Amino acid sequence: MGRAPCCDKIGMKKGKWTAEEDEKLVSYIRHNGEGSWRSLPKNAGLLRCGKSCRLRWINYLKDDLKRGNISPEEESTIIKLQAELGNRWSLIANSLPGRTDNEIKNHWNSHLSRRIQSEMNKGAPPVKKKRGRKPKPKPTKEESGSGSNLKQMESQSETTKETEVTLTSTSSEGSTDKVLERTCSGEDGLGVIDFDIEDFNLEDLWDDVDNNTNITIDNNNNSSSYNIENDDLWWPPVLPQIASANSLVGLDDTILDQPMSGIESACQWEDDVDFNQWLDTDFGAGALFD
DNA sequence: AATTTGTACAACCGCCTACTG
DNA sequence: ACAGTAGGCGGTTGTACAAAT
Repeated sequence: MGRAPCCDKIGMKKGKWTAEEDEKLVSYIRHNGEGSWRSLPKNAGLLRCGKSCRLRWINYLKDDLKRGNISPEEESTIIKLQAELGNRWSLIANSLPGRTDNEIKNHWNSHLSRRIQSEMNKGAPPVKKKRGRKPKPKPTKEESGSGSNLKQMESQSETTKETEVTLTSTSSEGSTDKVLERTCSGEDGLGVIDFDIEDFNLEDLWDDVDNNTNITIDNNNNSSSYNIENDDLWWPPVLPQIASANSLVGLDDTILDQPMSGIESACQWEDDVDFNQWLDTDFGAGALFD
């Protein structure tokens, strides 16, 4: 049996809360206390779903909420607890007074998970200049701390040296295609190779997969060769590396031998596998360093 | 100057659990 | 024991906004 809706949704308002609605909600809860969310909107004169009222109160209107940027100390707590507890945001929020599960979840999704991934990619900086919306300037004293790790990483990786990377594929018939050749800057040859996915012949590479393909990665004098059939565990992770964020991060064995948990099941390369579709899945670029 | 692109975050959705009658 | 309900949770979406093109 399906669950009854939490409230009658007909005529209910959705979207951003207005100052007037906030005022009504705050005023009602101050006089009557929290709870009875189902009946609250009607009693408070709000055309909102009870759940929506609850969320608005818990996440934004409650008195004891801490405003301002999440401090580096709070960030490390989040990172530590996320590693221990997984995405149990409300549990994590219990350890951060004044922070809500929603706030922590959002911060994790838009800042921390990305930063952690970047750190796992050997501290490689973003290839492209960051675009998009700037974090809201939140009026706190601790502002300077937030994001400082990333800045540090960026400046560290600027002290790099040049390296050459050549990626070739050789089919069983013996023909060799050079699919990528780039000079780039990188620390010990492990830096970011900046190129667009359109820049090399991915289709040729892809077509070769069924042909007992050899892939050679020539990273300066450190050349590595892989046979797709014999070493197909290597193959899946390298594709997202090539494609992700238009950059190729690292080419050493440490990177290539990242744990394959979760990816293995995606290694059954059928004829009808669509690379781009695969990239969009959890087993694609996003899961490379899981 | 206009458009595109990517980010941040508020809000919603659907599922689950606990509670109640 | 069961059904109905409320509250809570995590995942996802929508959109305003700013930087890049």
